[in-house]
Amino acid sequence: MEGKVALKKLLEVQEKACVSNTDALNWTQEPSIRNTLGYTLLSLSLNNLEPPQSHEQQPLNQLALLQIELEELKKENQNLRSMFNEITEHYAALQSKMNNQVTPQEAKIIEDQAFEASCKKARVSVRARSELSLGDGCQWRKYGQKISKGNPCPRAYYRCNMGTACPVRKQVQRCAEDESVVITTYEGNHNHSLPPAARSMACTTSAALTMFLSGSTTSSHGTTFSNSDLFSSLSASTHYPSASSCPTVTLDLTQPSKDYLKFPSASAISSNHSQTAPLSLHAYPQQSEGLPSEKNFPLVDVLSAAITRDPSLKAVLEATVSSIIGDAQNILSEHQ
DNA sequence: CGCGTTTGACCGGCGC
DNA sequence: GCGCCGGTCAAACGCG
Repeated sequence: MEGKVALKKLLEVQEKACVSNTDALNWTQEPSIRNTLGYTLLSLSLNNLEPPQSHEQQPLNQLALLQIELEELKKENQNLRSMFNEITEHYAALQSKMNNQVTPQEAKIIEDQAFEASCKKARVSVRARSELSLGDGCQWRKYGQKISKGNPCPRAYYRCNMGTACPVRKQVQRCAEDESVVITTYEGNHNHSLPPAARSMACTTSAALTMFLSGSTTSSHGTTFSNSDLFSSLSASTHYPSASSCPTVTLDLTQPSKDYLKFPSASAISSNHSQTAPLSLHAYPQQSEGLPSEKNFPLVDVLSAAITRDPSLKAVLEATVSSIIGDAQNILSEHQ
C-alpha cells in the first residue's frame, strides 16, 4: 500500500515536472521533448523506488531499505550530473562545428531536415497489453471501422472530441499475432489543453517522435537508437510505411525493460540502410545483433542532437533532473 | 430524444 | 486506366 502511495506521489511529481517547468522556463519550442525528459527521468527515480514486497515488514527494515534506495538515488544523481557534463561537451563541440565548419552542403542538409520535419505528418503508435487498459485521458468519438489487409481484427477510427475541430485522430487495432496486444496510433496535435492523464501520454509519445526527428540525421530510411534512459520503461520503433508516407513511431509497452540505470557510453554502428528498415529505440540492453540496417546511438548522442536543435534544452534538462531528484528524495524523506 | 456507435458507401492515393 | 486499399462520411441503429 505504501508503494502505491509513493507511486501516486511520484506521478504527481511527474505532473509537476511537466507543467511547472513548462511555465517557469517558457518553453516555446519543442516543449514535448523537454516535458518528457522530465517524465522519463522521473521514471528512472520511480524505478528505483520500488516499494517493499510485503507491507508486513518491520519498520526498521523499511528504514534501512529506504536509506539504501536513497544512496542509490544519490549515485544516480551523480551519474546524471556526469552525463550532463558529457552532454555539455558534446554540445559545445557540435555548436563549434556548426558555427565554424558548416559547408553549403551541410547547410542544405540542415535546411532539408527542417523542411522534412515540418512537412511530415508523423504518427505515434503505442503497443500495449489490453489488460493494461491504458486510458489516454482524452474523449474520443468513433467515426469508422475497417478490416485492414493482413489483420483479421477490425481497425477502429476515432477523432478527439475534447476541443472544437481538434484534428487529432487515433486508430485502435488488435495485433494480428497476439490479440491481447492493442495497437493505438495517434496522429496530429491537439488544439486544446489536455487533462493531466492525457498530457502524460502526449508528453511521452510526442517526445519519442521528437527524439526520432532530431536523431534521424543520417538517413530518412532507417536509424536505431540504443537509449535505456529516455525510455527506460518501454521500447520504441519507427518506420516509414512507404517512401513517401509519414513516419510512425511505435512505443512498445509490451516488452519488459531491464537495467534501466545503466548508461551506455559507446555506440555500435552498422550500415546498409534499406527503404523499409525500422528505426528503433530499444530498452537497454540493446540487441546489437539485430537487423542489418540498424544504426545505434548512445543516449548522449541523442541528447546532443536534441540540444543542438534547441540549445535552451540544456538548461531545462538540468533544472528538470535537479527538480525530479530533489522531489524523489523529499518523497523518500517523507516515508522515513 | 439526444448522443454515440455501427456499417456500407464513397473518395483519393498508389501500384501495376 | 484500372483495381486495390486505407481512410472518411453519413444514414441507420441502439442505448440510456
